[in-house]
Amino acid sequence: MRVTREQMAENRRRILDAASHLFREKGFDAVSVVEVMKAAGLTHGGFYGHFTSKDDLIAQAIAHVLTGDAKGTGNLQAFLDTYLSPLHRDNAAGGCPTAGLASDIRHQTTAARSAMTEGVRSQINRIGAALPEASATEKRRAAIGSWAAMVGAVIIARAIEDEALSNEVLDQTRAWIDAGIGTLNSETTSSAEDA
Amino acid sequence: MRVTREQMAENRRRILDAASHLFREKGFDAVSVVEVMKAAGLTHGGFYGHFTSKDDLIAQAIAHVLTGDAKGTGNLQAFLDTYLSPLHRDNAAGGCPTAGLASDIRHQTTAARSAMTEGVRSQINRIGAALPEASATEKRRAAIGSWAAMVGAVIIARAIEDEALSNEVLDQTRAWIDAGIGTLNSETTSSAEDA
DNA sequence: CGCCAAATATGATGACCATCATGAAAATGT
DNA sequence: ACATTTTCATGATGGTCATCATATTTGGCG
Repeated sequence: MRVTREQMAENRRRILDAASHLFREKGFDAVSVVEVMKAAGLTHGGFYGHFTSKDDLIAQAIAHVLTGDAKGTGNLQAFLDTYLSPLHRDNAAGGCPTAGLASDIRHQTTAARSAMTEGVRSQINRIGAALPEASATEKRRAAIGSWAAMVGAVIIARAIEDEALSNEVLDQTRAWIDAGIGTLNSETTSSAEDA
Repeated sequence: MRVTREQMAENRRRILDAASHLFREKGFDAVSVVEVMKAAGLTHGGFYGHFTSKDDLIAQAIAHVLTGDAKGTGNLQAFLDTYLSPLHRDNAAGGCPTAGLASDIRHQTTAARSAMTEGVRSQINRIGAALPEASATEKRRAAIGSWAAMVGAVIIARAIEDEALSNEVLDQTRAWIDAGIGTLNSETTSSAEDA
């Protein structure tokens, strides 16, 4: 049963969407091709018409999420609020792909790893751009340090059972980042040691 | 072929060691029972004499690593040096179980998750104890924030392809944590807002 | 010293999965 | 309108894995 050119494009988009959600929720290995296709409203047959392999799907799904959401990082405070929230912790399927997939990606193909590398690179830049005034050196340090703390906090918060501790990890990390960013435009605003 | 009581105990230890290393290196799903047993120098047959299931092995392996290494967190600077080093990044099999397994553990049994929860709790306490003088509130914040950044940095550094960027993530996170800890005993040493 | 239960080995079993093969329908271009 | 080609569905196939069944060896106790 052939479908419209547009229908096919939409099917492909559906598959990538379903895959990216399922991967973030359950990990690459735990999601089968059949499962992805079913979630996309199709059967497994057409899969290899769209992708050459599951590895290919993985790589393209990552690129799809990373290019898809140009997550509003304009307002840093709002971004931190959202990112370090219980809502984000409990919604891995729709959440940050780095927090959801970074560990898993270590064992994937080069194509998948490259896509993730670009995602990390641009995310660091986005955060750096949203930071208050400071030297380029300090901005980069703050961007990377904060981003690492955000990703780590969400991963840890998702891993543990104790909800109080989980919430505390999110809240304290938020406070820790705020404190670190707070020192940027107060003290050393003029330490011009650009690299 | 029966073996000595001690031999059996050692075999069990061997299985847990092999499992913990393989799990950290490849993830829970990617490691088969046969693979673990072979790495322990045994065949798959005796497995279910030691553990009731693979899930049971996972839970016990986590507990085994977490109780096993009382990682010297005495000297905080040395600990940070080691943790945020390329050596640690490239040695997931022998490295921090939180950084290696935290993501994967989200989909495991309650027993496994509980073991990890305890590990996180005590690690936060260990770091807090190694921190310079400050109020209890500030110490806890710094411990959690730093720990999140450490775990996140190692996970991100392991995920990406670009080695220069990977190294930079480790280095900048180290610097960011140092800066944050540096403000502890300098400015607000006396902000007594204990919770 | 011999019996027996405990460890481990060898060898199924049933399920799941990635991938391939083939068929049917219908969109597209002429 | 028709032939062609494309897309998706149904249906294998071969491999891997967790788990179970059975055999074999031998430590440990009486």
